[in-house]
Amino acid sequence: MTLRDVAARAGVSFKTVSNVINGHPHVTEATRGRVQDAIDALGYRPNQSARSLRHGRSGILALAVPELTSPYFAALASEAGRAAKEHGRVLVIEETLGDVEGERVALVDLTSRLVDGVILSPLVTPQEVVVERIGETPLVMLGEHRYAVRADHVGMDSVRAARELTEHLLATGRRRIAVVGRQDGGSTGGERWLGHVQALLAADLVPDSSLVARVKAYRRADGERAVRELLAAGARPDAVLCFNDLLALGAMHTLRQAGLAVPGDVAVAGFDDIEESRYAGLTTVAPDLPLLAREAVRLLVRRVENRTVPPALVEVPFRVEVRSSTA
Amino acid sequence: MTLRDVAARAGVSFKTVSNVINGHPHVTEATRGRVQDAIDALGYRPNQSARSLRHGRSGILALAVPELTSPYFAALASEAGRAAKEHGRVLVIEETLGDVEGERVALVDLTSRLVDGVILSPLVTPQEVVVERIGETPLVMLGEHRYAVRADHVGMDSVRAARELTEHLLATGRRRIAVVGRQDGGSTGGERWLGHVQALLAADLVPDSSLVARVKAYRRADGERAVRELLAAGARPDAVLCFNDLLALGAMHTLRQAGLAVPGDVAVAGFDDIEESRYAGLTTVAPDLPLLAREAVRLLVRRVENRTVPPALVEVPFRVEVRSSTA
DNA sequence: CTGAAAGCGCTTACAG
DNA sequence: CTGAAAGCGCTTACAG
Repeated sequence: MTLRDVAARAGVSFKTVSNVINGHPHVTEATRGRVQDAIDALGYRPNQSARSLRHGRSGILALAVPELTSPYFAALASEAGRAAKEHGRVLVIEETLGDVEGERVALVDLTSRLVDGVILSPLVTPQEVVVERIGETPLVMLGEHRYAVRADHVGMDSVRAARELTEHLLATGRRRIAVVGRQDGGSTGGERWLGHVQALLAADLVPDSSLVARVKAYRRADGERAVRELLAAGARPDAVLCFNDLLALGAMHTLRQAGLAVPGDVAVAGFDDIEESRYAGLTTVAPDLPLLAREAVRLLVRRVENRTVPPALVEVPFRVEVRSSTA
Repeated sequence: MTLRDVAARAGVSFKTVSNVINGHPHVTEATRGRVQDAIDALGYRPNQSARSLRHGRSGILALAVPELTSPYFAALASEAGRAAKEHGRVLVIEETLGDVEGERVALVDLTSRLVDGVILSPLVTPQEVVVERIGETPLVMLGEHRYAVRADHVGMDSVRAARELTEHLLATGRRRIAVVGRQDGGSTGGERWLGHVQALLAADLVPDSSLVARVKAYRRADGERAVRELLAAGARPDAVLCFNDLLALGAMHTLRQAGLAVPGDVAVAGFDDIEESRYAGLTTVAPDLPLLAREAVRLLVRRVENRTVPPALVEVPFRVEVRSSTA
């Protein structure tokens, strides 16, 4: 079932069929109609591999996220898939597992020939790798991890978000704010920590290192463990600021098991505004996720079309959603 | 950067390079080494579109699920992506939104030329559409919706699972078991309902239609609404059996808001064993999801390789995870 | 064990 | 406005 079959049936040259399919001008209405009828009758679909070979592009984009089982990234993938479809592209979702090797695979192997470009939500990718790939392949970076590279980037102002969230906690009278989510190595959380400290200092407070819990990953279990360890170490926070919602949900779980009331004894807040947070009454920073996804896809499509256009930095708005966990 | 460039650098014909890349025999070690050095030096990657055009296959598989924001389907997609990678394939995830058009797109458009085959988790696809596509394109069906078609299928025994879950509720002394999750149209939940009724009848009980809530979709909000309506209608269940975990989590939310203790006043149970359920202490049916995903991919790869092999029906084991919501 | 030819299905110039 | 040619990069027979 090829162009030639359709052409034979419609009684035209196969080039004319190609013109009809690609919506080129210079085809009479009558011819167009006849070709379209033949296409419909035969159920013809163009061979995408042949088109890709000819075009030098596959029409496939990739989104590389740490893990799809994180509700935030699942929602992001869903939105990005929709956006890709609107641009006539297909989206492949790649799980990096947040390790260097996974992110390298996404950046190097995947883009090598199958995919036209990659949207990467990096956790650990070192600067050099990004530098090496930029120029090699169209790339849009997501999130807080800012590289000293002129690359397309979409994210929210996490410093300001953390500052505003901390200000909210301070405004409700909290003074001993524990922080869950700093990490060794990865710079994730670096911006959120910075914003938090800015708010403390502005209120004439100083960070208390006995209230800071580091985590391995950003899952419920890490939030649970962090709070358990804080409490075991004798910390008595009146608020827990978590760097994402899963950490916060895990933290709430541990606090309640320890007999502490939320928000009576301890307020809890997070980042992301995943669906579960709405049900749990969790105060959180809500980025405009659909916009973030759409902008990332838009920038990537643009970059695929034109490798030389100057990189864009898009900042997506957010809101602090105040709910019962801090009210 | 093509085969020819590598060949030129290695001082062999480009056919020899092709042989090396594809691991064909009849290449001396010395030649292989020289070619490999050239490949590494140039950073050569084969053009996937050209390979696909030649092979008549893209190496891309699709997984079509109702929505990626459902934790169950996100986990499934994650596992299936891993499994596809183990087979040297790439997985495209398609959201059908659980409507006829979305599932048609997945079955017809996506498979038309880009993708070698589709794993479909259908909610509403009518029998005719499956019949039409089967034979046209490699297809593996997932879940409860059984079609009277000889198609590859992977699922758990939902009838038995619902029966066992109901038996558990009966064993803990519950007698007025509400059911949340029947649907108009879609046969989803049909098997679970059947298993539930079997267990009731075996215990000399009969289904009470005033305890059955229909839902539009399988999200938290639907579970909330269903229980709210049941309570408003004067129903006083001592258990709520929900056809998935999100419904159950929504149900628990409403029950607690209504001042009812779980499980003191009302037990709650679900299906899927999503991560949140472990934290919420929700009793649920836990299918072997990694196995389900791996088997689906395995069957699809097999089908792509051989269109005539007889269809396989794979049944995946499950466990009833008893937790505090029914204990 | 390696080389030259043909062709996968399409699109992009180029003629007419 | 439509047709004949060339070629995208690869692999698959087929020779040698």
